[in-house]
Amino acid sequence: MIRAWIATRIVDLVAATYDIAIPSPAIDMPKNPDYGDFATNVAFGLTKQLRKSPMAIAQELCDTATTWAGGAGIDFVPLNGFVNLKLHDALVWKQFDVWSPTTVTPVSEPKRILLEYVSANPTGPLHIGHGRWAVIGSCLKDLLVQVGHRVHSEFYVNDSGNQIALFRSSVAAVRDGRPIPEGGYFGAYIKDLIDAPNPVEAMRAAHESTLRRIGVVFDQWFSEQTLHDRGAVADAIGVLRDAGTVYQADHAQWFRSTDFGDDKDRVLTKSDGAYTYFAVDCAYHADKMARAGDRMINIWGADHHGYVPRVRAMVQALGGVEWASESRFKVVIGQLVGLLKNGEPVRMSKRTGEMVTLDEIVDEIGSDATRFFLAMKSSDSAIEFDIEVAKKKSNENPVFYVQYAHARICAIYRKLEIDAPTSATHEVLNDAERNVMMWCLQFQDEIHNAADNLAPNRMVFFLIELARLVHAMYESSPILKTEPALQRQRLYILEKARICIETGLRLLRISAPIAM
RNA sequence: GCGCCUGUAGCUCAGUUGGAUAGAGCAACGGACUUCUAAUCCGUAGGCCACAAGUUCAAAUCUUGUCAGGCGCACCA
Repeated sequence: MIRAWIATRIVDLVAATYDIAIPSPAIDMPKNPDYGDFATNVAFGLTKQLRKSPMAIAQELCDTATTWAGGAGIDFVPLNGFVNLKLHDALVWKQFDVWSPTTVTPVSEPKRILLEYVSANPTGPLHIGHGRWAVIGSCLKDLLVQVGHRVHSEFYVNDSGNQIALFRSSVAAVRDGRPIPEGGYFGAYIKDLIDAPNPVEAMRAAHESTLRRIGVVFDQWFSEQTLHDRGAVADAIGVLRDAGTVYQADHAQWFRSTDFGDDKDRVLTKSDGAYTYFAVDCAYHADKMARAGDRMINIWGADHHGYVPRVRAMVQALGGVEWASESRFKVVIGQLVGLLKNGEPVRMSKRTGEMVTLDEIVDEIGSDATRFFLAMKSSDSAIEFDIEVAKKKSNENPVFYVQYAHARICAIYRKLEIDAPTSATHEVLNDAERNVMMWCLQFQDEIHNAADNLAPNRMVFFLIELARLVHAMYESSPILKTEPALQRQRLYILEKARICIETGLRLLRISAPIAM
């Protein structure tokens, strides 16, 4: 938590200088290395209160710092109203020595979180889009657990309803040599299911094994059918009715979701007496709220984002206003994935079966590259997954770049035939060594950053940058031909960096090979 | 028409929640293997952050509007 530590120094410095208390300030890492290791803009925020220019305040803060015990080991330099901080090498060492890449300070308020993702209908194989939610969801689970939350991961199986009936009759038709019913499933995979005692369960099991191939394992597979079996849908509608949010119209039963910000009311029971998908979803979310504890997170594709307001409305009506906030109920909308094969976009349709399955992609490029590509993009940008690029074992493919940094460090141990040192004397640091150390010290901040923002892609970029610094150090700072003390120092730094890469990759469920 | 997301180097994307001269990879160009793995490194070049107003000491970042693209607006799931 190097940033938090610096922020505390700044708060103390302001107190020592002006005898006033301020909230924890933002700590930046300047892009320009001349400005030092860290920078803060506190002076700008104090101008009104102190009636001084930011330049004067920054100057006064830095003047105080020169004689201030709390500033030992740090150079404070004012520039343009910023306070720039440069850590002495001794202080960098001190921080680095106590830093453990595998230790994370837990959040102050750990939450119990129910994370639902993928939840694909068991009417066809998973494709790259499902793969994206699978990867993002599993990374999020690990990140949230890593910072101290308790996370229950769940796949909702829509094993009931019209689509399932159509799917079953499509399988039966193929088996019996009859024409596939209108609106049914025409995919080639259907014929692989004709001998299955239960095609729906067979498809679900296929999902499970596909996901396992990319390291995704769910705590629970929640069957929609079980909601019907125990009358949970009627119960949920009963709760809504008791809350006065249900009415009859046009021979149907409606939920007045407009009371909760939706733009139109929603049907619960159709005029033919059947429940809508939404009604069943009410039961599901009621069940989830009962189990969730503190927070529910759903990950959905952008093609369902229009569904969000009615679900937020329903969650509120069933669970109370305390479930209205995003801190209790969050829907992560992931933008869609386009697939490029041989430079051509592949149009996918489950109905016609024209598709490239996730299994086929994993067959071609492996789990590591698949996961890395899907994890590195922000979930709210639409992406194109280019199979040819992902396949390349070259610098076009950053997963190998990061893994190679790890493998290269391991190669040194093999060559030297020694174990990694767990301590070192502190020789003079060159820039490359120092850069690796400073970047490593932010690892914990970055885990929190990625977890808090539900953004695994930040971890990916942290690792790419760390790999870059490690490669640069590897090139510039030889080890084998170096005198023993310096050799030990370099190995010690690289070993911690290696564990950092390994830990970061593990959070993404990507392997850290010892040789490539 | 309404709603959500996106628009940053030729391409793919970052941008630490409002900070200083906007970054990286690929592609291009020029260098570095008798050396711990060249799946690497070093350097050069590349920009009206879609456009326009506004907010303030400060905007790629926040507000509003415009334009362009993706997705969605069911008694389907």
